[in-house]
Amino acid sequence: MTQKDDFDLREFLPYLLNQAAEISSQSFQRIYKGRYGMLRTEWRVLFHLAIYERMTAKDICEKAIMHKTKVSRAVQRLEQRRYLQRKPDEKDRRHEWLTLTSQGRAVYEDLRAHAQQHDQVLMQKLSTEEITLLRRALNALSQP
Amino acid sequence: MTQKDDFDLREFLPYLLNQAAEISSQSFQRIYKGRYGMLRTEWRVLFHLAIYERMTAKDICEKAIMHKTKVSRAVQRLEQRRYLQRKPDEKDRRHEWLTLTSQGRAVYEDLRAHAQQHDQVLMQKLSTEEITLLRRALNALSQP
DNA sequence: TGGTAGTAGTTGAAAATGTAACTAACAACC
DNA sequence: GGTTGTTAGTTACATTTTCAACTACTACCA
Repeated sequence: MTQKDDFDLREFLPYLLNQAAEISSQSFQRIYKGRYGMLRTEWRVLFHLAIYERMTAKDICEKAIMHKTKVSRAVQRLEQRRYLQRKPDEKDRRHEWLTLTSQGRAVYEDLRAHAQQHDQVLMQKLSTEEITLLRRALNALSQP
Repeated sequence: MTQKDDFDLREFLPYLLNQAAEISSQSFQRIYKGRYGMLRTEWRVLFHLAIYERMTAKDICEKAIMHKTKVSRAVQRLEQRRYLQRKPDEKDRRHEWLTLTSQGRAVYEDLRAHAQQHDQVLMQKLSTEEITLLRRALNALSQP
């Protein structure tokens, strides 16, 4: 006999992760949406480019776990606002290298400061050890 | 001087939570989508009803942190498939009580078994202590 | 060469979501 | 009782996302 009947979906990890992710993202979303009219997809592309400096759309897909059409459209919008630049690869012209413009970097710096504040508020709900452990656990779960 | 420059968005909690939530949800999504053609919203409404037995749409909005239009449409689709029943409240006819049909309950039982399996796979990436702590931390972060 | 297969990225139509306005029912106050 | 305000839930429309097909390019192999 298994303990099938003991399994309570309120403890289901994907569920708990989604709730926490949703709540913790919502208030920050208001910031980049309110200040720059950006969508979540755009914010994610922006900060990946800021962190990794130079990526192709495909790199972003993999790192950010986003579908390529989502990335493609986010890149278009960021380019329209002059937050990033495209440069085709000389050797293999299927690839396009993406980098932030100085304007894009400025937006990123502003949002990063807000993100840091936001993170501090979130972390107040936890102890230092819990935070360390949480980060480690989330990283482990993010390995597919 | 703040440590502004030390803040790395790769450590940003909403980001880590989203990555983990996304990855851990995706493979399970294939199950309810493949077996019953259900969307995430529908799955969430279904299992909330299974757990709490009898809820109004509003209750679901609050518990599942979903917008009321999302819930409204998920309920419609679940009703069409005869997975749930609506019954207006006698005293206050603005409320509708929702309950699963036996068919809906059967679907839930099937998916719950898969969820349990899925959860066990996820938990293999962590130690017992980590799991306990992770659950506690996620609950803490889910209090808005 | 040249033909097939594969990859990076884009596009268009369909599906899902978000926003705001709406209906129907109740409450409270005069 | 009638007016005003509030709440549960739905609907219409705009925006975003997904899915499948597409272009442009490269790789491999005969």
